[in-house]
Amino acid sequence: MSDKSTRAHIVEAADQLFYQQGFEHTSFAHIAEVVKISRGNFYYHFKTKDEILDAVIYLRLSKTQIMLDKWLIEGGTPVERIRCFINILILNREKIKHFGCPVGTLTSELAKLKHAAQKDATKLFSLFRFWLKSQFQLLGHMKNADELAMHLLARSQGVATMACAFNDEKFIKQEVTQLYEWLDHYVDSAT
Amino acid sequence: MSDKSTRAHIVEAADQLFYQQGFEHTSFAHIAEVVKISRGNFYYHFKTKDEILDAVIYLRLSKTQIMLDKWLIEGGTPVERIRCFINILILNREKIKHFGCPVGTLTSELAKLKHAAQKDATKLFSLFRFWLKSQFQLLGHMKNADELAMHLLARSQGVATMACAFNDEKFIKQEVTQLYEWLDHYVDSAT
DNA sequence: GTCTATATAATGATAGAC
DNA sequence: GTCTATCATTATATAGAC
Repeated sequence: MSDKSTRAHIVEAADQLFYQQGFEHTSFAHIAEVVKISRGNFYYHFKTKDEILDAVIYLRLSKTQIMLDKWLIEGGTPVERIRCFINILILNREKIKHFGCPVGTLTSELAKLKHAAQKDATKLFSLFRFWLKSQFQLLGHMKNADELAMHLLARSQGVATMACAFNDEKFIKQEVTQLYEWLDHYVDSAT
Repeated sequence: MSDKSTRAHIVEAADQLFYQQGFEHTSFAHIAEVVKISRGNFYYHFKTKDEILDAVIYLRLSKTQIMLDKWLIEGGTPVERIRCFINILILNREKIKHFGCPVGTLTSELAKLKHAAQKDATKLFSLFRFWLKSQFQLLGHMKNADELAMHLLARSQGVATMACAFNDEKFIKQEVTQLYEWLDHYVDSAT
């Protein structure tokens, strides 16, 4: 197993565990168990736990950017593209029900820890924010595109939090329907 | 300092610290420092850390119930009462900006920890949920009162998460204005 | 690159003096 | 009811053999 491969395995295992158990609750021992390496071997690839966190955030940023690029092509119209965003609530409903939103929960945890990486974690939100903003601009909403983007992000965050708290999948579907309706109101109604 | 007083001090300090630092990140040493007692003295009042968490949740449930009872009296109409709920985003905006919503973040953390107390933490949401539901029923929305209550809870959760991520107080005010408008649409429009 | 063994610090928790 | 002293465990992190 080459250096790069082991490193990648560590980051991917950490990515999953940070999501499902939280950053602080996840120990080297736990990651090592998943990757099947010794704890000592860890420090060949990363000097500190914070470095793993940085790598995880970088991985998520990359994956998110790829997803957004894909939506840009696959979604024909801006509305269809924004629907792709809303639809991740449906696609990931099972995990959301158990662990909430990976972006929102990580950001909240790091905020409480006053962790230096919180700024980078927020960049995950920024990627969505500016992507959504540009889609709303394409819909003619030049003035309040950012406002609409933030609103939509907040709505999806709220859905994830409540769905997790009440373990309620039906609520996700209910709210997604409302979000689609909300979106339709913003088609060809530029101010 | 009597027994009851020290115990109450511990619970109140833990309440604040669990909110601002998270449950797991808060150690006995940290609580002890705030309350100014030794770590050993702790175990006279609580056998385990989980018992403190239970006490904190119970405290929050009590405080929430008192607040809801107060809103029931002070808010003249159901709409005014629901506005009281929305308005906590404004009243607590400074803390929300830094630490998010105390209910949402605790619930999310406990969900990831698979902590037994997650069920009790969700009861905090339930208090708001059923209180809001009954207000929407009074407004004539008999069929979808619970749906509206959950929607409003989700909206406020989303606002808190995003405001915390971007440290954005202005966004809170923006969204609160929209929530007031949303609420006005549901006055005398029962289905 | 990976391992074992170990250092060091902090945690939750206990025992017993006062 | 509060303290000091201490234990057991776990965590991050290091050193050095292979």
